[in-house]
Amino acid sequence: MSTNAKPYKETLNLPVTRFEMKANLTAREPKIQARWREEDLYGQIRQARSGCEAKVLHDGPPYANGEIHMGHLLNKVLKDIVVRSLTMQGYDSPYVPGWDCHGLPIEHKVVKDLGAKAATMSHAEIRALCQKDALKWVDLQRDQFRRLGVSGDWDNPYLTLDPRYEAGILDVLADLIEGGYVFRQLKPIHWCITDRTALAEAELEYKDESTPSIYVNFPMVSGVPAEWGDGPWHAMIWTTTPWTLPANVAIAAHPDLEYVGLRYVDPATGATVHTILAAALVAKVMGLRQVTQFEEVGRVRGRELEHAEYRHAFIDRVSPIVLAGYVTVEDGTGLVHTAPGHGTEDYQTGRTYQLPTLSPVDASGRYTTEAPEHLVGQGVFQANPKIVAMLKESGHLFHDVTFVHSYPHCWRCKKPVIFRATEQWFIGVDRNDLRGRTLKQIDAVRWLPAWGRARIDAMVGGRPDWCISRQRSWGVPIPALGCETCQTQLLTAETVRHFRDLFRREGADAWYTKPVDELLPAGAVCPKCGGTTFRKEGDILDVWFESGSSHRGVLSKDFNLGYPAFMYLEGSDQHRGWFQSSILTAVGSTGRAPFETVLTHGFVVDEKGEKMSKSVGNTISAVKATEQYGADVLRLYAASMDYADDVRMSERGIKEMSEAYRKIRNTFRYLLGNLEDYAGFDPNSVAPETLHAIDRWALGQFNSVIRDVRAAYEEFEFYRVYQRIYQFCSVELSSFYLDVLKDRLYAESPKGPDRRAAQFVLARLHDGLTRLLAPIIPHTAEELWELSPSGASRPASVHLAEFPQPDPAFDDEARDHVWQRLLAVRTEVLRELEKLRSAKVIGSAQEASVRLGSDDPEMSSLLEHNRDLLTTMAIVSEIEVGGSAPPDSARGQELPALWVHASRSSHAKCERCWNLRPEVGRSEAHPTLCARCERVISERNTNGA
RNA sequence: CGGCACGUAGCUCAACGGUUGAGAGCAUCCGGCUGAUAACCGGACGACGGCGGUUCAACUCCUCCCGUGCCGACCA
Repeated sequence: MSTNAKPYKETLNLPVTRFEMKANLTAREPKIQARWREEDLYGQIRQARSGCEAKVLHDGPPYANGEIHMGHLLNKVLKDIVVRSLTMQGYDSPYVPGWDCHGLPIEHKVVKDLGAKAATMSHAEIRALCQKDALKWVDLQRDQFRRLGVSGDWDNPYLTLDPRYEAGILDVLADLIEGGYVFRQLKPIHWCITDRTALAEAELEYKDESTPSIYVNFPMVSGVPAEWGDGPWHAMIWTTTPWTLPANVAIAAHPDLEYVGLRYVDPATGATVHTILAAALVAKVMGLRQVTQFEEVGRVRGRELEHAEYRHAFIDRVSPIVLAGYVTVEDGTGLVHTAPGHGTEDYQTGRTYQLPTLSPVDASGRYTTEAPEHLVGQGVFQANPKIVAMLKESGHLFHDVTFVHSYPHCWRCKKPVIFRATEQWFIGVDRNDLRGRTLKQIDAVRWLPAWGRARIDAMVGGRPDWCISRQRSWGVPIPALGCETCQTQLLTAETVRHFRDLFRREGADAWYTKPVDELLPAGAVCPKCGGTTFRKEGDILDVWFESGSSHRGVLSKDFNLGYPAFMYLEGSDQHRGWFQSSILTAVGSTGRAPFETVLTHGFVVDEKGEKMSKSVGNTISAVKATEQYGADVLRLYAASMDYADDVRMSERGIKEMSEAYRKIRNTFRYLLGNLEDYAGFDPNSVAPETLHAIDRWALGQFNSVIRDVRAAYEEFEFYRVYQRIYQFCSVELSSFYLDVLKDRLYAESPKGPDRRAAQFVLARLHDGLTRLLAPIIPHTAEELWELSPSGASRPASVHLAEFPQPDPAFDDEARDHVWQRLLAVRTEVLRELEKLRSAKVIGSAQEASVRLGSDDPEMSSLLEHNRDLLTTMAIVSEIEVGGSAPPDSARGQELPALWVHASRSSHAKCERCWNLRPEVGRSEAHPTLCARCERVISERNTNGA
């Protein structure tokens, strides 16, 4: 016999597995994904679940622009976990991803890149470039989403530029027109008078501009407190855009501000003037012209001035004083000149008070005939000084200076822009009680978290009519026909459906490429004047209307996913965005919400909880992070946090998650390492009674894990899935059960009942945990599935399988109660072993011998009945129970009734299993072995192993 | 400025309004093992954003403040 080796070591069943400790996800994941594609796993899943109850998560389309970022990652991973977990619960849960392809950002970029050339190009040509750009990003983002392991019908996504989808949009529009919701109305928009075009917010460049700043007294007609005396009274307004005064139809005051009736002597004319302005601004305003003689006549709150009337300074028109919350005393007089045709807030106030929206300015910025006669035909900026002069002449002007402030300019021609009211298309939120009916539907939807309901409720409850027209190129045209005779716009359900069918056949480009005669529906006649000559109007639809119509094109029509959807899942910003545009168009066209459940998540923020932004430099690239750490690590990271609130992500966090991933991976490596020779083994051949008590306990614990995890998935609380599984792996398994099992797995006969019993548990854990983790770490789960020792009857992919079910045979509440006590005893024992270790008396627990006892009869009995079990649980060589407590024994910290005495065992160490046993040395054949090991060795020899 | 949320150890999660000690896991530090080894085991350290209030009792309810996020308003 050779002496240089450890001959007995070779007789142990040490772990062996192909499952590598090093995950190398970066290389492994793409291979797994490639195979999924080759085998059309998504198609297989569809087939396997066909006929099952459907639960469809409808994808909100991300904007096709730029690389995906952490926000996309969070959103798509959460969706994927929902879809995969629904699938594993046995539902049919198809996932059709989509992209929002139209819209300003793409058009803006394309036009900007074209430079001056853009002006020479047709709509159709520009649209072609936009389409190319959008599709480029769709391809890129698709690859990036796929790399995250998101499962779905990536070869057939829905694109808002798809003719079928465009047809769906018009289908919804036609329904809404039929329902009487759609109308035209004036609305102020940014307008460049040089380029004669509408401008979006993104096309404005703010820079300093000198404008007149004038203080004007408008004569009051009524509503001045009688005790202030005769006056005549005025209201003093301030404006930096005198040219908008012709459109003045109100003066706004703040309801809570104090206003004074002021009598002052004009230093230039010596005249006594009575005027009203904010109390807080009297000194400042009077100081502008060094007015020294002024006195307060009386005071009122703004709200008391509501409905008081004044006469326009140079137009024969009486208008009211109104209230508005945005009035401040930072500048001006606290009384705001209000021209709904020339400002957004003024417009809103105008809606509230039903004021007319005047806009006596044409596309070139010249006054129209609606303006006072002497202004007609003049450019608005040129008119500024004339109006000032006129006010001065008539004595209405109090003061006039030049004011420099930030003012919007056209991004193209760099000239100052104006606000100009133009006819726009609207959806009337209060027509046919759309608002009320939507609120009812909101109430019937399940909002997660629950506060989402109140949030969207308030938004819908308070929102104005929805302006759905835009003066752009890159979108779906509103197929309105303008009557050349009377200028009426022809847009009916019938005409829109005509164009719906056309767009479906040829795409929306047809609107731009075909002459109007070819587009015209047969027999189109102007309903007003009977005219038959039309022109194409140029507006497109708001992109929110497009994406908000996805319930038609994607759920109801071509993708046939079923209406309504089970779930919409987006960031909480979509309460105002997609959730709202979807439910409004859906209620307007179908009468009900397009979703049953709306799940929202917070935003990805940095380590400190602050938002990620490129300028701050605290962003993390989702693409790079995936390349570096692997999709499963990032998926686990996303799943580990409570997404109801904002989600903090950092480089360090990802690193920590890699460690957690490794721990899970190592747990599986241990399981598989001890299952290598279990492959093909029939678990049914394990007689249940051969399971040890600790095995039954472990499976009972696992039952509880299965129940908790299934419940967490059903409630979409994935962080609970992660926490539960991770802590089970760490606490119950790694540091206890798996540690305890080593002796049995390594040292017992390979095929003996004791080892087989342990392997049965390990196999069950492996199978169950793999399934439970599959929605979160699909790649790793698939890798584990392939190495599974389970029989041939299981599906080829874990993603075709279902979640495990708990086995009630292993539930035993009374036992779990006893085990809690036993584990507490174990903790006390371990504490004593630690003392021996610090004192260098022992190294491993196996070198220890322990005596336990208690004065408490119940505890005493517990110890006596479970002596062997406790020995196993503590992995010590020997436990003795009873007798009197030695003087140097310790009292339990958690269990004061318990005393523990630990010492170094006096027995010799078995060379094979390292336990210290009294019988070691007694055998002649194997003097260095314990009895158990000698038995195992002889069995091996008998079996010819 | 307004609406809606959130704020427990360095990190991620716990804790029916109530047992003197607010639990875990990870990270960190210390130690053990060397037959899960770029592993494994044990121990220690460590927190309720702040001031008030309600209550016999508050992490848990309320006011305010501070911080953070989303949405909106704003620049006449």
